[in-house]
Amino acid sequence: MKEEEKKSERFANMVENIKKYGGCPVSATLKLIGGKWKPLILYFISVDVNRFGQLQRMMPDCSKRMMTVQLRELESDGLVHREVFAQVPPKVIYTLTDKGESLRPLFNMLSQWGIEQVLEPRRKAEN
Amino acid sequence: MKEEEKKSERFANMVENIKKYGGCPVSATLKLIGGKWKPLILYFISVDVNRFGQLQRMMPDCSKRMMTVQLRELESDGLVHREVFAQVPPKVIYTLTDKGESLRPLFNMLSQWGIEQVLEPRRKAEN
DNA sequence: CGGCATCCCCGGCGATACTG
DNA sequence: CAGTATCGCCGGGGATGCCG
Repeated sequence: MKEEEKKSERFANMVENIKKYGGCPVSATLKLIGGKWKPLILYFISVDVNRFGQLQRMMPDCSKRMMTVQLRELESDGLVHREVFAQVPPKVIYTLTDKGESLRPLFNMLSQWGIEQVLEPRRKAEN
Repeated sequence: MKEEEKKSERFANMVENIKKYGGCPVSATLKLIGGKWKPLILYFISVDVNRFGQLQRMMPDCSKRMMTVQLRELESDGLVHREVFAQVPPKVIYTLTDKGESLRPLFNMLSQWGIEQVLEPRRKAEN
């Protein structure tokens, strides 16, 4: 294999993809999942913590306002489905769409890399 | 396989990891690569566009200031190595560290997901 | 219960000019 | 060539209060 071919395999060939699809595909992905609380929200919904109040209790540092904003963004980006039950008191449940579910392998990889390259080294350094 | 086991496999079990390592591993990863220009900078360095001026020409919308800031962050996070040649005019080359190189499979996955789930659907919708 | 409206502050980021 | 320095905007996000 030539050297240039090896280089081009180091990362996906983004320049080509940017021309073809009109944007950086990595940034496009990060824009959807990179919100301050989105990883945790997506995680909790994926394990059936699917009520607004439940999510709040799991993430006490995320204000109601931010929870709403992030959930709305996830919804309009098609990662999360919001179902409203017309009753008193109100009831809303959140679930992952197929698009949201398709993030699973990505999240597992992001999680593993974060543990190995960021969190675990940091913990060792503190001891 | 029980239903609970399936649920816990949908995403990595973050709650457990957060307790164990003191932070959300996914957010920890996104914090390092999520900067506005970082995906493109990392990509270009990975294909040996390794001079400051070269990077600027590849990304004309990224100001010199932002280029500097992002490169310094990548360096202090251990993803990029900065080598200065003491000569006039100055010469600096940037390369990926092993930690930076280890992002490759992650970037390929992020890129593929972005194309399939974000950019390609968007292009189709415009036609 | 599950939001929305408002106020306010801080930090990210752009523009511009200067430098070893 | 490869940066720094300074100014200034504006938008993300916190705090608080109100609502169906």
